[in-house]
Amino acid sequence: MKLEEVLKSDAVLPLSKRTAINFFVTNHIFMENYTSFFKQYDISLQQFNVLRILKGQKGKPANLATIQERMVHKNSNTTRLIDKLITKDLVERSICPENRRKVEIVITKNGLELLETINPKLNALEENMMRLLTINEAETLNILLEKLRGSQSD
Amino acid sequence: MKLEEVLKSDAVLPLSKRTAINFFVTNHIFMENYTSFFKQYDISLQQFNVLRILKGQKGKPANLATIQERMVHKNSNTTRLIDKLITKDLVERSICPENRRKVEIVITKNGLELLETINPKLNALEENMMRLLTINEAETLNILLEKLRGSQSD
DNA sequence: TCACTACATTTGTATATACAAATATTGTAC
DNA sequence: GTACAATATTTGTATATACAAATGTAGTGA
Repeated sequence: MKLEEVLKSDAVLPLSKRTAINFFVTNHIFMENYTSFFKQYDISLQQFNVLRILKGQKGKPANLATIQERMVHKNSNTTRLIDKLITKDLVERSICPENRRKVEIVITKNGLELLETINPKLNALEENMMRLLTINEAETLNILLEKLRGSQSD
Repeated sequence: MKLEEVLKSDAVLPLSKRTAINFFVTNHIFMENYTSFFKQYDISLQQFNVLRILKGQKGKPANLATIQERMVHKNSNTTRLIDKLITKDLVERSICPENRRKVEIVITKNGLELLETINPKLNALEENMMRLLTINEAETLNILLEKLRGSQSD
């Protein structure tokens, strides 16, 4: 779908604005795909990301700062995000005995099993979202994205 | 910044997942840029978009359905979004006399002036966000984005 | 040990977003 | 003209997000 059709306007936009809008429209579609995908498992994309990070710890507990630093969307809300995962018995939280300012968060057996269930289907979803690009085009897109980010702070 | 640095992981990801994550990271940086830019004018990106759409009406009033259909991020919250713009005296709302189910929304003089103030600075922001791409690269990115969206529903 | 600073997390508040249900108005079939 | 469906918007609820302030803990110098 061309951008003009999305915006229902044939105004000529500066290239930079056109690129930005094209970007957000595409991102929004992806997000909707993710949101509806995760809904069937009763978790959010962010909650999934935390589980993925915890699994990457291979049993070693993680504290909040570690999790936040590895999340794509950093926010100060990790406490409440973890609260929700605890309610669902997907992670456990305890106070770090060496430094009681810290908390130690580990993924539960339930959490690991949920990841095992989700991961292959998520990969299929992502394959499908990208299916209209050839491998070369996808590689080019990645190069452009990293170039675009360049030295920009996040 | 390479994706591996962002994620602080050197795991090998499938190309489709790598592309998707690269996408969200970049999108998030852009959004932060927009959010902090609009904050100085005490409006949100979405509120700005509504003003932009109303200006495109060239005096003709728009109803909610029209505005929603032209917004990038469609949501059912346009009523409350308009409420905020009314509070700031940027738009006016009245009941459509021919069909009282509809509302008629027009941008005020204040709203138009705000757009005039914002637009050149917004263009500069967008130029800056895209500054690390050449014109050809930006064109390629647009082509890839539209190809990626293809026939996907939004 | 007392004050002070830094650290790690939690909480409060405002705003944003998505989805579903409710309300009000209009059009239509009988 | 009454019931019913369609249209347009509004409201309620749950969740998400961003930012700032508050809390509790640890380290440090006098």
